[in-house]
Amino acid sequence: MTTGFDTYLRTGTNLNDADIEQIVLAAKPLSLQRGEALLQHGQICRHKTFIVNGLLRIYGFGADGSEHILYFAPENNWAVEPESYHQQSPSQFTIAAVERSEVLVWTKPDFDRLLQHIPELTVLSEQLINRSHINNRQRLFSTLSATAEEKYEDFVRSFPDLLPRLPLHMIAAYLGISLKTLTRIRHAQVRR
Amino acid sequence: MTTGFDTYLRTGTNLNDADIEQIVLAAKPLSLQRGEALLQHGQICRHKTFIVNGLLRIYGFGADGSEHILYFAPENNWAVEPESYHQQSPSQFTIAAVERSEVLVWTKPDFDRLLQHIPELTVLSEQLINRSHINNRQRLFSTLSATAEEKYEDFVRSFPDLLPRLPLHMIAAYLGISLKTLTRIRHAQVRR
DNA sequence: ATGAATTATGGTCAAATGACCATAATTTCG
DNA sequence: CGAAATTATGGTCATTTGACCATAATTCAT
Repeated sequence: MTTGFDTYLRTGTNLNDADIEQIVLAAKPLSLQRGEALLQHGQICRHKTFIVNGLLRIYGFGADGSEHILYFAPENNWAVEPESYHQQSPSQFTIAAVERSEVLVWTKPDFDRLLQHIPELTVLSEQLINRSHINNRQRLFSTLSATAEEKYEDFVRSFPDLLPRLPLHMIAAYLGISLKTLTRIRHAQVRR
Repeated sequence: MTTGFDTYLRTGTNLNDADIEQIVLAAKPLSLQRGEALLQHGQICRHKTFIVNGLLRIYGFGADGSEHILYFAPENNWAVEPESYHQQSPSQFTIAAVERSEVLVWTKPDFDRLLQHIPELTVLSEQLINRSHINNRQRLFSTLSATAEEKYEDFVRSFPDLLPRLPLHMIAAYLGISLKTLTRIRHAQVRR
C-alpha cells in the first residue's frame, strides 16, 4: 500500500526503520480522481503531500483566467504550496490531480511534530527545498532565455516519462506558450 | 564601515552581540567597480556575499549570447549562486556590480564554521532560502502568465527604488522582453 | 570640463505568436 | 461497448515582438 513511500524513504535518506514507521503512521492515505483538487486556490494549504502514484500539478490563474502550471509532481515526489503552507495563508495556486492518484498527506501540526522528533527528516526537508530552489532558478532562466522550441526540447529531454502522460495544452501551460505554438513546433519537428 | 551589516543583523535576527562580532570578524570587505564581476560564469562560487551598499546582478547567457538577469541584489541583501556554492561546481551564472559596490564576503569554510557555532545564523539562512524560494515561484508565475506590460508594471510596483538605478536594457533582460518592447510600453504609458 | 561611452528612443520590416474557429481523432467512464 | 468529453491539429488573420539601424540624450571617468 504505502510501499512506494517506504522504499522512497529507505533508499533516499538515512532514516531508520523506527523513524520511518512513525512517519508512515502519521500519514493519511487519500485517493484523487482525475481533475480532483487537493488544494483550491484561495484555501490554506494545511497538508504536506507525498505522491505514491499518479500525477499532480500545481497551477494558477492569470489575470485573464488562463491557467499556468508551476510544477508537475509525479509519483515519489512531494507537493505543497510553500508560501501558503509555511505561513498558513490563502494559496494563490491550486493543486490537482492530472491522473487518478494515490497520495499520503500529513497535517502541518503532525508533520512539525515529526520534524522535532526526527532530525533526519529535517535534513530531508532541507534537501528538498534546496533542490526545488535550484530547479526553479533553472526553470526561470530557461523561461527568460530560451525560444519556445528550445523550451519544448528541454522539457522533452528533462521529463521524457511525463510526456505521454500529459495533454499538450498542459505542457503549453507549463512552458508559457500557447497550444497553437506548441502544435506548430511539433509539426515542424516531425517534418525534419 | 560595516555598520550597515551590523544593523541588518541586529534588527533582522535574534543574534546576540558576541555572535554578530564573530560573524563580522570572519568577513572580508571588498570594493567592486561598476561592471566588475564577483563571480564569473564557469567559476566556482566560493563565497557568500552581503551587499553593504551598491547593487549587484546575477545573470546568465542564452544560447545566442544574450544576457538574462535572474536577480538584482541591492544593499542589505545577500548574493550567492546557490547551486555552485552548495555543490562547489562551476557556475552557470555571473555575479557582477551594476553600481560601484561595497560588499562583505565569507569563504564557504568560514561560513560553514559560523553556521555550526551559531544556530541562530542557521535560522537566518533558512529564512533567506525560504524567501528566495517563494520569490522565485512568484517570479516564475509572473513570467509565465503576465503580458510584457504587466511584467513591467509589476516591476515598477515591486522595486520602485531600483528603477532609477538601472538602465532599461537590464530591466528588459530581467523581465524577459526586448529593449524595444520595453521602450514601447513606456512610450504608451506616457501618452495615457 | 570634456571626450568617450553608454543609454534611450524611434523607424521599418519580418517573424513569431496568439485568438478564434472548425474538425477529426482519441480517450474516458458509466 | 458506446456516448460524451477531451484532445490534437490546422486555417486564417490580427497583434505582438524582435532584429537591425540610426540618432539624440545622458552619463561616466579622468
